[in-house]
Amino acid sequence: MSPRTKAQNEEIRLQSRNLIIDAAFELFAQIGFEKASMAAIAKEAGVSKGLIYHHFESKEEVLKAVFDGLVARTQDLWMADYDKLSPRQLLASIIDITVQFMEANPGWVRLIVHLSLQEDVIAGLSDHIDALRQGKAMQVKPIFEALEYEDPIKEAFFFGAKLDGITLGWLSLGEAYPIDDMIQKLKEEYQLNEN
Amino acid sequence: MSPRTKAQNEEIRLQSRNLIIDAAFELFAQIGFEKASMAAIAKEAGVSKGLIYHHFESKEEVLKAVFDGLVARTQDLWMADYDKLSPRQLLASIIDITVQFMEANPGWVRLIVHLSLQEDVIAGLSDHIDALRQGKAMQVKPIFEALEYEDPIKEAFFFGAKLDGITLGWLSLGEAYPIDDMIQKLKEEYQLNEN
Amino acid sequence: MSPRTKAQNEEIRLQSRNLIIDAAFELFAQIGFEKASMAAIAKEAGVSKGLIYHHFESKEEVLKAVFDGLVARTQDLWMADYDKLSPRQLLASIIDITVQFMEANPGWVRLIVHLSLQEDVIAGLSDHIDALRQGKAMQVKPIFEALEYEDPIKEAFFFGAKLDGITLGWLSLGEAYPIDDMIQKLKEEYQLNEN
Amino acid sequence: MSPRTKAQNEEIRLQSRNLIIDAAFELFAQIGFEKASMAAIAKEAGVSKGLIYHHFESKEEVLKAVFDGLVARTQDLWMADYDKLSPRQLLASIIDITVQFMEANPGWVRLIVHLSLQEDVIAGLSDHIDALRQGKAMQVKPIFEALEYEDPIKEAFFFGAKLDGITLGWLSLGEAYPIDDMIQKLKEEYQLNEN
DNA sequence: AATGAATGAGCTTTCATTCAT
DNA sequence: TATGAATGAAAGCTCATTCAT
Repeated sequence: MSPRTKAQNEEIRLQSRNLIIDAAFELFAQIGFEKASMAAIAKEAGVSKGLIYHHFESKEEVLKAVFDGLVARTQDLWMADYDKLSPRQLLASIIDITVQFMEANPGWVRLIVHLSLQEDVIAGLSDHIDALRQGKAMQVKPIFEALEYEDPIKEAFFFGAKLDGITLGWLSLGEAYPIDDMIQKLKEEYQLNEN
Repeated sequence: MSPRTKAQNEEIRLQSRNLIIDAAFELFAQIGFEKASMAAIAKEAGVSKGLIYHHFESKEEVLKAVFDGLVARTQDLWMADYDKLSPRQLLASIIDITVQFMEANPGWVRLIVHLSLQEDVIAGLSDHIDALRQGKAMQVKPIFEALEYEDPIKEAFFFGAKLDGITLGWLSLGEAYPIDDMIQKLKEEYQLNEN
Repeated sequence: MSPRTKAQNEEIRLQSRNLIIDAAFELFAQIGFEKASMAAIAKEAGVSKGLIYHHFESKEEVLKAVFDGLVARTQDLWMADYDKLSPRQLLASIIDITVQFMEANPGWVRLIVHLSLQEDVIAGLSDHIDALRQGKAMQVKPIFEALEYEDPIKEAFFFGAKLDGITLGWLSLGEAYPIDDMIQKLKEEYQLNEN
Repeated sequence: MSPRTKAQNEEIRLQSRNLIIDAAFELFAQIGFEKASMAAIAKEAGVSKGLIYHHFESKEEVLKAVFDGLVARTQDLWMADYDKLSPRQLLASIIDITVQFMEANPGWVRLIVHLSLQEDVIAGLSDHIDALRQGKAMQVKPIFEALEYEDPIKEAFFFGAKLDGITLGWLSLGEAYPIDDMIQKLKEEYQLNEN
């Protein structure tokens, strides 16, 4: 009876929504949230400016959607085989996954760093970012507990700092950064070399 | 015709130039490059918009000038008592200075990280940023050479990564970040504790 | 092919048309023509935006239709017991109906005044407004003729001016306007007090 | 010393400010506040859109400035020879001035009516409008007191309503409105005919 | 007859930059 | 050297209207 079925509409809607989110992600990651204009996003997505506002109330909402989408995609990765591994294997795995993820999604990492640096982070997004950080910390702390470090929380922070520092270096220098050497050194520090 | 000597003119010129650079530094650090308008900079500096364009060709040039000024100022800091200290004391001093600078100029550090992450960094600025990074690396490498590390360059990178990671954490979490603990751990790793 | 009779279709058509007109009336009166968006009208009417364009060529046409509907509805009101009343009773009744209508539809009266003041009134709408005015004048003139006023047309205009002035005052001041006193004075002037 | 003297700048500033206010007045009066776009105002004024924001913070501020300017220009008119006239002469004079003013500034009158009808009158403007109304009322009431009307306030309202109604009629119908006849009838009602 | 996704022109506003003085 | 009035391109956003289904 209806001219297009609800499902059809939903399908179409989702399609263009994703078009927009993908384009926005690309631009946010490349040139940052502020410099990425709605016009540019629309052009990149191949849709009209108006359509973006059909899907999202504002530019900020687009950012949140981009964020949510990526977090969802990411989460699978990390939850992998949590309990089949020894603590040291787990830690090594976290490092490896981080590097793989970073190399596969430099834009995404760039975006997160970019956003977490904003003092007045887009209202309602700081929660998202905090959750992300929290998640990572919560995963690492038990490992250092298992390894019987004196102060597992501190160690988790320190471990995070090292990994973040390496990430930052790689993001800035790109190919010129001796990423492999850094990872190896990091693993040595925690005696994670595979043997 | 001209009641002012060349030198006086130059003096005045330099004065207002510095006024502008200081104001721009303040604003860039506080609210970021994009959000700091030329009008706001002019107001903060107490000069006219036009005058800024007498001194600088564009907003980007202002940023570069701010950058250069900062690099210069920073280098003084670091170069201070280069040869009066032992390598370990030097390393400790670098850490301390970094932390002090970061705590005194969080906005500025934020801005540098932010800029160094942009893929198409403002044309001509990547050189400035690279110079900054280079400067730091060049300073650290000899220390590890003096300390007879196996691969001083690698170690310099790794040390930089740790320091950057800590910086990043503090920038993101602010007060909640256990900065003192991190610094202590870092110093421990390089056996820099004052005794 | 068509399981619906022509009449049924017409019925349905008329139904949704009225739904739209009612919703538009409500919104135009509440927030004005310019501020009432087609999307809002559609939502208020519980139909799709597209359907509005099946019934009306443009937003202006909706306004005209609303107008016509209102004129029709109004005329019924006024024409009611035209010949059962004495001229004075009729005049009193006109005043009362005007006040009632105004109090019941302040937004609408506001809109009419607003529209009749636009110099380049929406193309084709001036006719509708003139018709409304004309209707009122045509009804009042015979009364003053029956009351044997020297110049019934002038008197009709003057009577209209008084009623309009009172309306305007009430629209502007709202509750603060001594509407009852004004009406009483008006009736006194034409010796319409019920006794 | 300064490239342009302060006075020169003030002069220039005032000039373009007035250009803008005049253009805005024209458009607001002709097509109303909502429909008059900043682009149209800029074009009418022969300046850039940007310049308007150099002078006013927003479209609403332009409206307020238009309003203030007109109120100022108007006030002289009314304050004329307040105490040299008898109450009846004063009342006649008020009528005459109103008509003259209305015929000379139809746009202005249209604008005031338009604005006083807006339910959610631009924030901060309702005070202006109320002041205007109040001013007029305060001038008329003492006249009816002097003429020993039973309820001077009521009579002032009623008188105002009649004058407003006539104004409204003339604004709507223009040339077709028997304005002279209406004025004559009004004067008759208050026995103001010059003899 | 009916839907709602999609468009594009136009809205108010901002801001780096120019220019007459 | 210095000013600040002025510009114009582009920003985020709204909305009447179109169109495939």
